[in-house]
Amino acid sequence: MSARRHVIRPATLEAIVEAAIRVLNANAGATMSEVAAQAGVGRATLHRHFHTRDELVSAIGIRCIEDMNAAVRAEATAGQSAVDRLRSMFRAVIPLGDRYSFLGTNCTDDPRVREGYGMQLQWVMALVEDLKEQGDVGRDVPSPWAAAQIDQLVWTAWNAIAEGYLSADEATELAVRTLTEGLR
Amino acid sequence: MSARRHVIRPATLEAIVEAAIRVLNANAGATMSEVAAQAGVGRATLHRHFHTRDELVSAIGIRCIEDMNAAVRAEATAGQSAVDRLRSMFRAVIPLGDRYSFLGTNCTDDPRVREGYGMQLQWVMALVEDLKEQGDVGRDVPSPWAAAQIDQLVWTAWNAIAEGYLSADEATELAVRTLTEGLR
DNA sequence: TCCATTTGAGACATTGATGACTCAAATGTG
DNA sequence: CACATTTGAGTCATCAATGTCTCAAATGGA
Repeated sequence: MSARRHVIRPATLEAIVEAAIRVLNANAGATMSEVAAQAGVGRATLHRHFHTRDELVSAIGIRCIEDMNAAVRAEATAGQSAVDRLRSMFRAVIPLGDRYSFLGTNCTDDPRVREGYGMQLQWVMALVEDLKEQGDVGRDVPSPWAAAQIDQLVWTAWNAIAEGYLSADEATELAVRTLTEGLR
Repeated sequence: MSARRHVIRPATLEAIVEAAIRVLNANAGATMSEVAAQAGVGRATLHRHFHTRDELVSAIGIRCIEDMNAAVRAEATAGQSAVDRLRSMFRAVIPLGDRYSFLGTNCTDDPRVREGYGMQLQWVMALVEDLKEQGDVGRDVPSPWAAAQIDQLVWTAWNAIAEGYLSADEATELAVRTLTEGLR
């Protein structure tokens, strides 16, 4: 029951994961064939390790959310100011922008993904409260608005880097600045 | 060739358009049956007026982008300050947030939609330049960043209204404030 | 080098959506 | 009311994607 007949090779798994993220971001309705082709892998191999399409999407989704949670947790250090923690979070999460957008368009209802997303949201909301505490965010700003703004900035920053008009450091700085001071 | 055998009834068309926007926003891969069911219309009626699924998606997309361009053009008055034009634009476009998100997830490659989207972008970029001129946006902020920020704020504001934690006026004001002054 | 195991290519049945069609019923206009 | 036209429900063939399977070839470790 538990012993899988085939053991996936690490290189194969990596190729599949990266291709799936890439292809499904470009087109949420992409077929298994497209994913396999982009991964440079036979379609049968895909089905050998991910029995159904749903299983593939869920597995990638879980991996994405875990990557993000791990990045946030690794970066979050106690004893920093709220703004510094915001900056650390941006620095850690922005490079995962492709994983982030994958989660937005795919597997919006998988329970494990939702759970991971809930943890992420909880973390961000706590950060927002601290930012309000420190006066970096106005008390009159609804917390969901602030959280949404942070989410959006991750995507915008990743995009700016992908399009090449900002470096990772510049994008991080501009994201912090945009949130706190606006574009003025 | 040009004379259609069946003339669509206005009520039927409206039901189809609204249902398609709703259903395809919830699930970009929704079937014709789902759209028909949500529209309270027979599946055959859908095919009678939109021969293929692509035709339906394109038609809705074109309508969405035209709605948005019309809203922007109707609201844009000469002799206003840049910030006032930004506010007018937000006020006009935020209620069309569902149309906006439809365009983001569907028909990303239809030529007519891309053309309309290009016009929209051009308008926003011109506004950004004016905002820089007036000192409402810093000269060191990349214009694509500012434009992306404006786009995102439309979506965030619409969402805030849809979720019920802000009124249309509050959301508009908060969007303007977020862009220019940030959340502080 | 040899061997165990994974992989790729292809064939195959199955499923579900699409799009074309028909005809009775509903609609609304004169 | 009567008539022209649209609509709904249903049937049908077609097609593309899915998921299963087999076997030869490639891979990588002992």
